[in-house]
Amino acid sequence: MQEERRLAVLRAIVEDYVATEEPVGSKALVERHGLGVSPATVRNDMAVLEDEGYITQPHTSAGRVPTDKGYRLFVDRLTTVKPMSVAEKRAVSTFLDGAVDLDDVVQRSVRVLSQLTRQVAVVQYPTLSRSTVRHVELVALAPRRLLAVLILSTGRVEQRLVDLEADLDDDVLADLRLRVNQTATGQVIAEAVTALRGLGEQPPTSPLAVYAAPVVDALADAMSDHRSDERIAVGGAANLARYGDSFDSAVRPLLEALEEHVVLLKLLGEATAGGMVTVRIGAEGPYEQLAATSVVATGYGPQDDALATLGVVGPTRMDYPGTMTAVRAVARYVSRILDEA
Amino acid sequence: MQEERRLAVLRAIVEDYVATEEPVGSKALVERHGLGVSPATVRNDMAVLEDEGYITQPHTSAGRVPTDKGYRLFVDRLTTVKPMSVAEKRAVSTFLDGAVDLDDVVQRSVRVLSQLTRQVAVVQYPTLSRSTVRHVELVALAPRRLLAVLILSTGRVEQRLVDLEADLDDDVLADLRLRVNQTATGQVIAEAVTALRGLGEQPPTSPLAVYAAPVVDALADAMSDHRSDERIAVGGAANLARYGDSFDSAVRPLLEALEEHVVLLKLLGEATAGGMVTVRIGAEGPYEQLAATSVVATGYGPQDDALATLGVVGPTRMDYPGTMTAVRAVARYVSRILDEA
DNA sequence: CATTGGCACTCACCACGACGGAGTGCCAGA
DNA sequence: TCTGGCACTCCGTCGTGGTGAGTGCCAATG
Repeated sequence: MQEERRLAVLRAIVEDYVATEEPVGSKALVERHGLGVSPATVRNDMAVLEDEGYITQPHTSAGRVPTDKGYRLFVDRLTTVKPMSVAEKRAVSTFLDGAVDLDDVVQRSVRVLSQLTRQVAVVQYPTLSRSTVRHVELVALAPRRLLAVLILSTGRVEQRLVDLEADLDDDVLADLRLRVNQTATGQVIAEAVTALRGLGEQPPTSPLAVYAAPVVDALADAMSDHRSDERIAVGGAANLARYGDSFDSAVRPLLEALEEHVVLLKLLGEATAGGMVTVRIGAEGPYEQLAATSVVATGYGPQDDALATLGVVGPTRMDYPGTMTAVRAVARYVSRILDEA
Repeated sequence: MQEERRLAVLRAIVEDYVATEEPVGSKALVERHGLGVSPATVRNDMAVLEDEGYITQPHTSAGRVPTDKGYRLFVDRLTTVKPMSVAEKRAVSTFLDGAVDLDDVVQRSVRVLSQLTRQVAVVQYPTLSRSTVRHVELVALAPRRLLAVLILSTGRVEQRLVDLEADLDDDVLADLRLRVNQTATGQVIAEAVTALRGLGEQPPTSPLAVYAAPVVDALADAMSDHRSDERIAVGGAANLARYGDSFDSAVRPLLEALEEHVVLLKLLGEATAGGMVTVRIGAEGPYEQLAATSVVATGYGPQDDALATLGVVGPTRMDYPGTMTAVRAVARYVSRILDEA
């Protein structure tokens, strides 16, 4: 019974603190939220909550502030799902529907997500590893040079220049193109790579011998290029300006992290499929520097097959329910769009 | 004679202020720089400089600070070219040489430029308008759907999905591919578009009629897509953290501008070819919000043919000589790399 | 036994005033 | 034309005291 009220108090503290950005005291609490008890009672509860490590006071005789542990409890047990307004929903769908290609989808997602949450948004480009090969095109550019274009099921296009050791013959090229496509098209990346390796090893007598190897190498390179796994779009950095206080301690490391895409990827973490939103609060993450920032992320991809991750990075003091629904919603819309394409 | 010394004083003020970030007084000036005169003399000079609008004092009885006009004079007449250290040069070249494609070149340029200048770096992707068509590839994806891939001389690849109203015939497709390439390859974008338009208007009797129009439309769209003109890479935002003071007034609008690529493009301005570095100081720019920021930019591209612009955005109080040489150097290296590709 | 009102206490925050010091402008002399 | 001297101006800092929000504890109450 009292336990329940204590949780209500914690929730109220979190909500107030997130809204006002100021330590919240017992009196203000009972006034703003309609808990039907006196400030003194709340004070007792707060003392217990503090003992248990859910809240702290910045200094004696100040209000209370939630700790990471407090936010954690709040997110895990006290969050009520906050549906998006119709206007917001429409905004998301119309904005994302206007996208013309994969790049554009990602860009727009970042934008919409950062505006929705008024936070820094991060969207990882769909990873290669899970996608399949839609088509491979080989284009002769010069007698001894061709361009290999790799088109993936996600709509991503990778291209590589290939230098050859013998002049190109159109027929051989056509043959090679045909074989490569027969081998790779429809395959998942990983399988396509191994299948192509086989193709690359032609008997020296075959007319394909001089061409196959470099082309296969280039394609395999493009497929296993980890650089493209690390591609990320970031947006809404201007929202960092709202931090105001705690600039050096919070914004600087975050700005640095935003440039280090590797760090960002680690922050976003594993893609979690199926509408599950992951929340990492403050020091739970691997970077001390970012002890004051939280990450709200989820996986996305066609058929809820988590190809990549998108999310939001912000101060631990953030509107978790709102952010979580926004992240979930955008992930869902993007997934649907990838489905259609 | 005195005129000369006055300029020396101005230069000293600018250099000191840039270094220390604090208003500089007459005494400190004569101590740090070896002008062989007394503080009183310097004071007289400063009074004149102030009358002429080159410097101000933030308040009575404080040191002097350069005005925009002062920086302007400094940049135009007092700047001594500061050569880059060998180490820096090598760093730039080795770092940029590792790039594997156009995207990578741009990304790396941004990075190197921001690290070199410890400022926010902005690099515009090479514009379509000046580049030529290297090759067009048409790939059948489904009976009524094909992918048009446009390869440009800069190495950029644009692709468009094309939906058709009749099933594809391989021969016709080959024919179309041939014709399109005959028409467009080697042409400058603008000419290619008009030439293709002609190709699009086939007599209804021609077997090409059903296909040509949508394909030509897609290609023309890709070529004149202004979205790709606006592509920009930004890096080094973490350097904004060094602003420290004047946060709201300077950093916030700048962060916002960095997200608005249109604004950034306008800031970078016209591409200036041939090693000319443009400097726009504070309120000289079109945005009141950015009155405290300067832009140092230059054009780049193969054969000094300015395809696009790159530069640096920072506080008016910045190390202009150093920044200018860094910008010039990076532009030169990038141009060379584009030349080779 | 949980809840409540009362009460003394603790600090952060703010306004105020004093003061030191860096820097200036001006003037008379070299 | 330059220099040394001098009075003056303010900014920034530091201590000081008052105010108020908030707390912890305790005794009383239902």
